[in-house]
Amino acid sequence: MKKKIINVLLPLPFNQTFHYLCNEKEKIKLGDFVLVPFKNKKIIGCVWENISRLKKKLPITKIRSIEKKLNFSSLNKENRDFIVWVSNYTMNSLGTVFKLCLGVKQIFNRKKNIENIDDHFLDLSLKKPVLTKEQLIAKKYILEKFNYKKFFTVVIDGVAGSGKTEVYFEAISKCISKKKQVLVLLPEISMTAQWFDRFKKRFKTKPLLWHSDVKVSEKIKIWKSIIDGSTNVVVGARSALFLPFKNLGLIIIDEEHDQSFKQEEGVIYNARDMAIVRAKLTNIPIILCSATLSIETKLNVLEKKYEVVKLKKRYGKAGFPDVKILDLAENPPEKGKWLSDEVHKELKNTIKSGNQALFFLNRRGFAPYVYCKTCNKKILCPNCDVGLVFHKKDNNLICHHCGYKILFKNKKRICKNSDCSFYFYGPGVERISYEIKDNNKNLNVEILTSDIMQKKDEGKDILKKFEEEKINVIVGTQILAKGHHFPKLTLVVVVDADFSFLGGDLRAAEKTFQLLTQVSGRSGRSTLSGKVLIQSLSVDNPILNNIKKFDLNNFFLEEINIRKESGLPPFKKLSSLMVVSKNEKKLNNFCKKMKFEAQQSNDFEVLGPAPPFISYLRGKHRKRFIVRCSKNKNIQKFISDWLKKIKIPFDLKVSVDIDPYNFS
DNA sequence: CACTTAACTCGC
DNA sequence: CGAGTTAAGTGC
Repeated sequence: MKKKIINVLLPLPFNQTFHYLCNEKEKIKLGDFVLVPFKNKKIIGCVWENISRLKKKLPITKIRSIEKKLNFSSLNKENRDFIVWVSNYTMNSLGTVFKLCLGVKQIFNRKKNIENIDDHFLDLSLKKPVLTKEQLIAKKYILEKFNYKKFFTVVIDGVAGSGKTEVYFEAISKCISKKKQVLVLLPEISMTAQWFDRFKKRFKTKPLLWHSDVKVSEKIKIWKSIIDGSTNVVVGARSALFLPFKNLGLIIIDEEHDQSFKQEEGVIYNARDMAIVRAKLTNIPIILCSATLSIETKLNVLEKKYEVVKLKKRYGKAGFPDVKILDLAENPPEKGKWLSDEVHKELKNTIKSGNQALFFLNRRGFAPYVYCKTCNKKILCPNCDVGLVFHKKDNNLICHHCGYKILFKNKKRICKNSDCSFYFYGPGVERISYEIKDNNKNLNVEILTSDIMQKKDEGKDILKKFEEEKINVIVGTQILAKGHHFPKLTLVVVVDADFSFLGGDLRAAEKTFQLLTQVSGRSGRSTLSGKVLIQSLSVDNPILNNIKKFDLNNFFLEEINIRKESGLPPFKKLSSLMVVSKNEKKLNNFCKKMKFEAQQSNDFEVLGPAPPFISYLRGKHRKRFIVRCSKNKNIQKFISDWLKKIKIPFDLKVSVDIDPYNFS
């Protein structure tokens, strides 16, 4: 039988396609999925444009035949274009990005046929909710654009509790009625219970959920329904952006400022930014929303690159909370305590009047530092150069970076001798909860952190109990800063608003501001007005003043000036190259060589190599370069030209982060 | 000299 | 990426 050659992209880290033979008469087109033999395995691939870069001509005898064409829909042009774009932008191989699009490697499951997903069709006939005047204006503005513009970016800039969600639900409704698919990205998928309830109330059905904890079998079902177009709404974490939608009509990024949209491992990307690209390539609208817009987005709004609708009023009668800053330097708590008298006093008042309180501290565990008194040194993680954190509940010392864990019992294994004695320094959420309980014996205090949220129902239970007022006080990390509505919550305490800008995270100010504003926004969301107490050692910090006044604009202006003057994004382009190796000597030598080869110029600066904040992580040494150039320069081209000149040894890895968030 | 471990290649 | 091949290290 006559055969023809096709080019297939495989979900492996190659920037090339592979040739395969198939029957001449087989109808096969670009984007079709095929099962192909590769080495001694059969893997899934996608029929692609020929982009092989053959060194020598491949002998025809080496080309094998495809196993078969798979029976689900093909990957359309828009999806393929998106893969190519992301691959070029992030400097990862096409195959690696294609893998993201497959979602799970078991997509082709030979054993069983995939059942269809349960009904999840949205009921659009439900009576529409009553919207406020502001919401109606916003809705009208957005929906009218739907009619005459295809790609556009619109920002819903609304204070906490102003009803942004309801506005974009109307956009979803409209999009669904046109038989198009909608993708909603949320930052912290474990925290979406309340979001889900609202969705269910509006559309009478659950949206399909996509994130790392969804079962593989479920993922396969969802994936197939997405590619054949039978799904209408998918809600997911950042990875959902790469799903192969057949006819995507709208993308929504909720909490667009959230840093967890940034993927920091593997293919390093910012899901918010890539979503805008995806919308552009697909020629569809995209909605970004937040109560505390990111600097980049805000600037794009000012420069009229994005449309904007504003929601300034909070729901019901709730006013803004009364924010008070407490100077810990002036009125320090007694030694070993972390809460000031005023906090304790305010807590008592809150409880007395039958209300609830939330304590915010971004430190998990009991104490962030453990010292050995005997040897006078900090206890470090054996795999990383960071201190171990004491967790009292399970009596462990834990590394928050690599997960290393050791029972706080066998002292000889923690420090040199078995008679070493230790002390704990600094507060963590556990320690704060003890301090609250010690002062208020019969209060019900619970802790909520990301590690608790990860356990099946524990986190949900705590949130539910807090809502039902079975818990008086909740102490937690940033997981609390997101989309919740607790009617009886009237007191929010920020335990430690101190700013260590030394860490090298250039967005630390922005992050802190957003976090504190979000936490502050928790207080007094219903008819009760709330109080926010912020404890700080640096009360003269301008960020605090802007928070106190809820002055987003002023904060923005100050921050934008700093960025501009220091040549930082979004005014300049940055990229970080992290070089990683087990062998420190090899790493250093390689970095020297790299620096030598760097073609610095007026257009491109190469900073480094410098040790990152954590220079030893998970048993590997690290060094970092930073490349900086002006906005209109092609940073990817510069980096790839640079890297082409050096061959990277196999035991050394260079990972490129375009638009890095993290310099620490 | 066999046998484990680390170094490196290559796949249509 | 990861199975498979080769070179280097170790034990007796």
